[in-house]
Amino acid sequence: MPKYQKQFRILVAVDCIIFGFDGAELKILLVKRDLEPEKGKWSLMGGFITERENFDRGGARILKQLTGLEGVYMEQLHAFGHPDRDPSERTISVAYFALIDIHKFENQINSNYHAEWFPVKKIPKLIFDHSNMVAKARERLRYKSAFHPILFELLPEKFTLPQLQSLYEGIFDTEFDKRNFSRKIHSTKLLVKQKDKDKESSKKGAYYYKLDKRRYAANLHAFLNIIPNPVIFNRL
Amino acid sequence: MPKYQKQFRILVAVDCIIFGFDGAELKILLVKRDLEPEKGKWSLMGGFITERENFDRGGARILKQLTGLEGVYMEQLHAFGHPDRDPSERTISVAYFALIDIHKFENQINSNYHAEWFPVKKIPKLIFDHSNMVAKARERLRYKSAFHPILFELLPEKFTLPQLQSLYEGIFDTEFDKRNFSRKIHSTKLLVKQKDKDKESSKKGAYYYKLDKRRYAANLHAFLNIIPNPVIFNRL
DNA sequence: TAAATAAATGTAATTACAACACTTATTATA
DNA sequence: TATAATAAGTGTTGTAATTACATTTATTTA
Repeated sequence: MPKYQKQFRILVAVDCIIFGFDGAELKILLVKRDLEPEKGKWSLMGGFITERENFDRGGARILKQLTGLEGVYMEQLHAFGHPDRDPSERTISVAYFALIDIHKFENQINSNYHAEWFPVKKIPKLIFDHSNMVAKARERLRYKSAFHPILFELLPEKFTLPQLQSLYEGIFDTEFDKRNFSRKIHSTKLLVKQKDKDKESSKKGAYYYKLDKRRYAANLHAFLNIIPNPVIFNRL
Repeated sequence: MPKYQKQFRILVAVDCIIFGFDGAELKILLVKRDLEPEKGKWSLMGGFITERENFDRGGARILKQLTGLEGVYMEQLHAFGHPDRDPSERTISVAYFALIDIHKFENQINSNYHAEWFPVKKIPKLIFDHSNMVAKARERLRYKSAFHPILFELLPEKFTLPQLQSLYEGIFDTEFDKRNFSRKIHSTKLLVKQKDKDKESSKKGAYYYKLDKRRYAANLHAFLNIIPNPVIFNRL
């Protein structure tokens, strides 16, 4: 088999923008970089692609290294290739974003990495072009979640409508009418009402819901219409 | 500056899915590959990234090499990285899709490449994973054009409503009611009616329109709603 | 001058959406 | 034990958007 002799070869990395939701705020999981250059600075979790690995697998491996989680919602975001993005040697990076249930992570955290959750509105200075990656991931999350039911991935198995609404409101940085919101959510028929209530955050308590997994799996690519029109228009 | 000594480096290519519309069908521009392996087979236009080039520039360079065109609508599609996608040596490819006015290309074609337009519904067998790339690009084009006014990029400066409609109909593989279509298009206020008509395709002749370039530039990211609801639901 | 062809155009019924306020369940406290 | 405080839950109405649908018009050719 012939070889491409004269071309030059480049380091290829995968970086992960890991989103979580703690009930109040959308957050991103960052690590303190453990190799030079920029050692000790805040960074996305990432790593070089290995010889027999495609991007999806690389992303999944890197996510698992840090969080211990598998089978997580992940999606390729964008390939970043500015020639000077890594000052020590040209490296391209294929960025992925992941949506995880923040509570699952807490049990499985890999303490080899110094990892910390940061609210998306208070992200520290990041190495290289990682801030661009985060900005692009937030944009994509808004765009995608405006049309597709993916935000459930950020919630625990049982969640309440007020929790769900506050997640949407956080991502779109606005407030929705709860009657309209509830009607729209129910019209998707994706939720199954439970018998028990969450009494943590109110005296009356809010009913828990679970995803109807069958319908959910069949509707991941379906179109929702949760976001009121003027909002969609201004924010996407 | 420290180096990442132990990692392995990979060839990085950019491939372009170049869409054109001849008035009747959506087409893709393919070339006969001029190097081994797979020399002489049909392929997307592509090339290796050079040392001081980012992906956007690489894509633009490759598009210009073949078509002579600059300032064309281009968008990063996806990074493809299966370890065996190129049998001779591991190569990753960042795919871009471009929308060009097929008539502009005809004047500027670079005859160093044996290039040919193929209807998207009759694409020949392609090298490597290029068929996947084409499939993904078609999907993205449907998705994006369902919400954003990008299909104008495929049309000449002056075009008629029937032409525009047939473009939409081709991409969504369905037929629209022309009264509703016309109303929706006009409601965007993106078109300026010309005084002359296209008499080629009918006796009565259809009025030409041009884009209102100002409004168009301001609305590239705006949301349209051209595609009737049941269609969107079934096709995206 | 009649026939053929495709363009252009308007209306009415239906549906989707947004705006809006009160009642209910529960707990804590007076 | 009655009352106040808190957040959850729920329905209706007006408006805007969307769809379905048929006839007239301009032009060319036979």
